[in-house]
Amino acid sequence: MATQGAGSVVAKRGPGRPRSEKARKAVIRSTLHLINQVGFNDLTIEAVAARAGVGKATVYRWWPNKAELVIAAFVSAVEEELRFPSTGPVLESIHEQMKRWAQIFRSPLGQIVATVIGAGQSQPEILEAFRRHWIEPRRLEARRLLRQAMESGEIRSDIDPDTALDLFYGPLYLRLMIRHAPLDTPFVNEVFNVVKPVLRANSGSSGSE
Amino acid sequence: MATQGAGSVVAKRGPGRPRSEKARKAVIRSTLHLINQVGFNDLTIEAVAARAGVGKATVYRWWPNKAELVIAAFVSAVEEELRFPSTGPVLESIHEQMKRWAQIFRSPLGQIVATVIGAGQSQPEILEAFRRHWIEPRRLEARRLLRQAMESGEIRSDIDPDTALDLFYGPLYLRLMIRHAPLDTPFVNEVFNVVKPVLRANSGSSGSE
Amino acid sequence: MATQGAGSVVAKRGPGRPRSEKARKAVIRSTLHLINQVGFNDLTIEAVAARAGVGKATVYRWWPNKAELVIAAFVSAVEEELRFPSTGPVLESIHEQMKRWAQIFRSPLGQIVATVIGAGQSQPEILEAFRRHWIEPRRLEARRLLRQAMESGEIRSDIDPDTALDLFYGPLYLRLMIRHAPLDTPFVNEVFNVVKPVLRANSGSSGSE
Amino acid sequence: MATQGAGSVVAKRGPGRPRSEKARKAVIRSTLHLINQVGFNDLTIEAVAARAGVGKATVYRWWPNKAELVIAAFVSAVEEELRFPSTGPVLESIHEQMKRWAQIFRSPLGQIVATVIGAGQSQPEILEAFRRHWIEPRRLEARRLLRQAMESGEIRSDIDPDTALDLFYGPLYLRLMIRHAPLDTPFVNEVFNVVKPVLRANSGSSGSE
DNA sequence: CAATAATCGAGACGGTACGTCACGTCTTCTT
DNA sequence: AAGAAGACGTGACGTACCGTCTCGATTATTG
Repeated sequence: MATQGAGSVVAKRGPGRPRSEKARKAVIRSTLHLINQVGFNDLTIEAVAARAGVGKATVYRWWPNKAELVIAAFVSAVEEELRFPSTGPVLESIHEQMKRWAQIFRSPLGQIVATVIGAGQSQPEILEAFRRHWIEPRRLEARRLLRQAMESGEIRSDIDPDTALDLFYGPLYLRLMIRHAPLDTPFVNEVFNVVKPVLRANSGSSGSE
Repeated sequence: MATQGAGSVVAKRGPGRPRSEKARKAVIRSTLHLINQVGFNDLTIEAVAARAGVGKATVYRWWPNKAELVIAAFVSAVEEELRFPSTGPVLESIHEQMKRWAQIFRSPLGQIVATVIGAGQSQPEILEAFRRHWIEPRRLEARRLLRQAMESGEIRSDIDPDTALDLFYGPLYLRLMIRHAPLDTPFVNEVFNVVKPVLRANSGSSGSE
Repeated sequence: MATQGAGSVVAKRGPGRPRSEKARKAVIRSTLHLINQVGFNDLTIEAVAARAGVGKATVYRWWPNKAELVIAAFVSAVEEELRFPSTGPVLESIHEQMKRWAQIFRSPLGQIVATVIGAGQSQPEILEAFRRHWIEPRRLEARRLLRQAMESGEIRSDIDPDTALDLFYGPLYLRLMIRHAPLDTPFVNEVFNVVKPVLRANSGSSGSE
Repeated sequence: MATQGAGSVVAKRGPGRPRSEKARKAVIRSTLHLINQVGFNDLTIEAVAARAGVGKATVYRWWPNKAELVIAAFVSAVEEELRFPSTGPVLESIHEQMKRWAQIFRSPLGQIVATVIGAGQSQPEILEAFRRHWIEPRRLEARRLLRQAMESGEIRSDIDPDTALDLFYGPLYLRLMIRHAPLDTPFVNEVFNVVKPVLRANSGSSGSE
C-alpha cells in the first residue's frame, strides 16, 4: 500500500475541496424527515435539497437516484440494530430477531422498508440495492447460523435455509406490506411456534403430493 | 309506484350520452399492455389514453387515479382465475390454490400484483383498493373453508385462520416482492408441507414464552 | 296575415319539432349577462349553455361560433336604437346618430363592440360577421342618405361616401378602442363640426400633392 | 467597506445560473413570428416555446401570461421605429407621417398593431402597454408640433390637439381594424385634405348646436 | 292517430392547451 | 474541486373547454 507515506492506508484523495460531511448528514437527515412525512413516491430530491440547505447537484453527486438515497438514509438509521443476536440456541436467536423486526416494522422505519420494497417493484435498481444493502447482509449471517445448527444436529438438514427463513419472515413482510392484520407480538409468536417444530431434527415433513 | 308496469326491473339510467363500453375496454387493454411494458411507476395516464385512442379526460372521468385504473385492469385480467377450488379436503384446496398463485405470480400478472402492492406502500388508497378488490374476496372464501375444516376436525381449531393463511401465502408474496429466490413449484411444495402438519389436529404448538 | 292559406309568404316549415323560442331567448340573455361579467375572451359556450339551462348542442345548432352568438346578443340588445334618424337635413341626421353611438360606446354595450372588433383581429370570421351584421347594415342606409344629399346639392359630390363616414366615425371608434381620451359629447361635436363644413358644396378640398 | 476597491460599480448579481439571453431572444422572435401567423387568440405558449426551442417553464418564468409576452414582443418590434419627421410645415409633416403609417399598417407590423389593440380589448394591461409604448411617444411629439404651429399662427388655436390628431388618424385606425375598405394612399390623401383646411387659422368651425 | 322527423337537455366523447411541478443537467459565483 | 443557487429543456400532471356525438324525451307535421 503505502501510496502516500509510511503506512498510510487512507484512501487516496485527489485535489480540490473534499466533500462536505456536514452536507452529507444534512441530506440524510432531511431525507429521513421527509420520507416519514410524505412517503417514498412523493419524496422529491428538490425538497430534500431545499430542506437540507444544499444544492440539488450535491445530492445527485453522491447518490445516483432517490432509492440509493433513501436506502442510505434508512441504513444509517438502523445501523446499530442490525446485528443478529448470536448467542444461545439458533432457533431462539431467530425468535429474538423476529420480534425485533416486528418492532422495527411497526415503527416509522417499517414504513421506510415497505416503501423501498414498494418502489423496487417498478424500479429494479431499487430492489437490487435493497437486497444488497439490506437483505443479503442479514441472510448471510442467518444462513451461517442455520448451517451451524444443521451440522450440530439442532435442526434437520434436509431443508433449504432460505426457504426456512422465508417461512419465518414471509408472514411478517406480508403484514408489513398488505396491512390486512396487525403485526403484533402474539402473531410473531404464533408464526415462530408453527414453523419451529418442523425444523426440529427428524420431523419428517417431506414428500409433497 | 309501478309506473312502468308490473315487475319493471329496467335499470334506471340518467340522461345524457351513456358511457362508451368500447372506450372502457380500450383503456383497460391499453393499461394492461403498458404496465407490462414499463411498470407501474412509468405508466402514464397520457400514454394509456393515447394508446387507447381515447381522451385523457375520459380516463380521469372513470378512474380517479392510476392505481384504481391498474387494479381495474388487473382484476379484469384475472377475473376468471379467482375462484377458490372448493372440492376435496381443505388443505388440498389450499395447496392447489397456492400452486395456481405461484403460477400467476410468475406470469406478467404477478408483476402487476407486485407493482400494485408496491405503489400501495406510498399511496394508501391504492393499498386499500388492493385489499378490497383482491385480498378480501379471496380471504373470505378461504376463511370459510378453514372454519368448516376446523368444525369437521380436519384441522386444529386453536389457530387463527388469518395467521394460517399468512403462513401459507406470506413466503410466496415475499419471493414475489423481493425476488431473492425463485418462486417455483418445489418451493411452494416445501412451504405447504412445512405448514400443513402443524395445522393437523392435536399438533400442539402453542405456548411460546 | 293568412299564415297558411293562399299567398302565404311565411317561410315553409318542415316536420319535426320547431326550435324553441324560449331556449333562444335564454341563450341570448345568458350571453349578455356573461359577456358583461367576463368579457369576450373568457366567455365560454359551456357557461352560456349552463346558465341558460340549455344543451351545448342547442347553442351550436343556431350560432356557428362565439362571435356570431355575441353579435346576435349585441344586436338584440340595441335593436331599437339602430334606426338611422331619417328626418331633416342629412348632416343633422349624422350628427344625431354620432351622438347616439357615443352614448352606446360609453355603455357596457360599447365594451361588447370593442371586444368583438378586438377578437376579430385574430379571427377573421368574427370580423366578417361584425361587418356583415353590424357595419354594413348601417353603412347601407348612411350611404343612401349621403347620395340623396349629394343629388339634392346639400353636400358636395366629389367625395367618397365611405371616406366621409370614416371621417365622422373613425375618431369615435379610435377613442372606443384605444381609450386614450374621453368619448364625450363635446368631442363628438367637435369632430362633427370639423368635418361638416368640408362636406358642404363648393368647399374645394381636393388635389393633394 | 470598499472590499472591491475604489469606485466598484459592478452590477451586483445574485447567485445561481443567470438567465439565458439567447432563450429570451428566441422566445421574443418566436412570438413575433407566430402572432403574425395565427394572431393573438390562437397564439399558444406551447407553440411559442416549441418554436423557440425552449421549455414552457422558461416562458412562464419570465412572462406571467400571454399578454405580457405579446407586449414585450411588440415593444421590442417597434422600439426603433417611427421618429416624427420634424422639418418643414407642421401640416406637411403630419401628411408625411400619415402616409408612412398607412404603409406600416399594411405591413405585418400593422397586423401586430391591430392584434395588440384587439387583445387589449379584453386585457386592459395590454391596452395600457400599447398606449404607453406606441400611442403616447408619438402623441407627445405630435402635440408639441401642433402647439408650435398654433403659436406661430400656422393653424388655429381653438382646437384640442388630441382631437385634431384623432381626426387625422382615427380613419386610418378604423380601416386598419375593420378592414371594410382599403387603407391606400388616395384614402390617406383624402382624409388629410378634408381635415387640413379646417385646421387653418380663421376657419371658424366652432359652435356646435 | 300513428309514423316520422327535428328539437330539446344532458352529458360522454376525442382532443388541445393550460399553468405547475419535478426531473436531472448546466452555469454562474463563492468557499 | 466542491459547494449553494437557480436557470435550463423536458415531459407528465390534472383541469377546462372545445365542437361533436349519442342518448331518452318532447313536440310538431304528415300520411
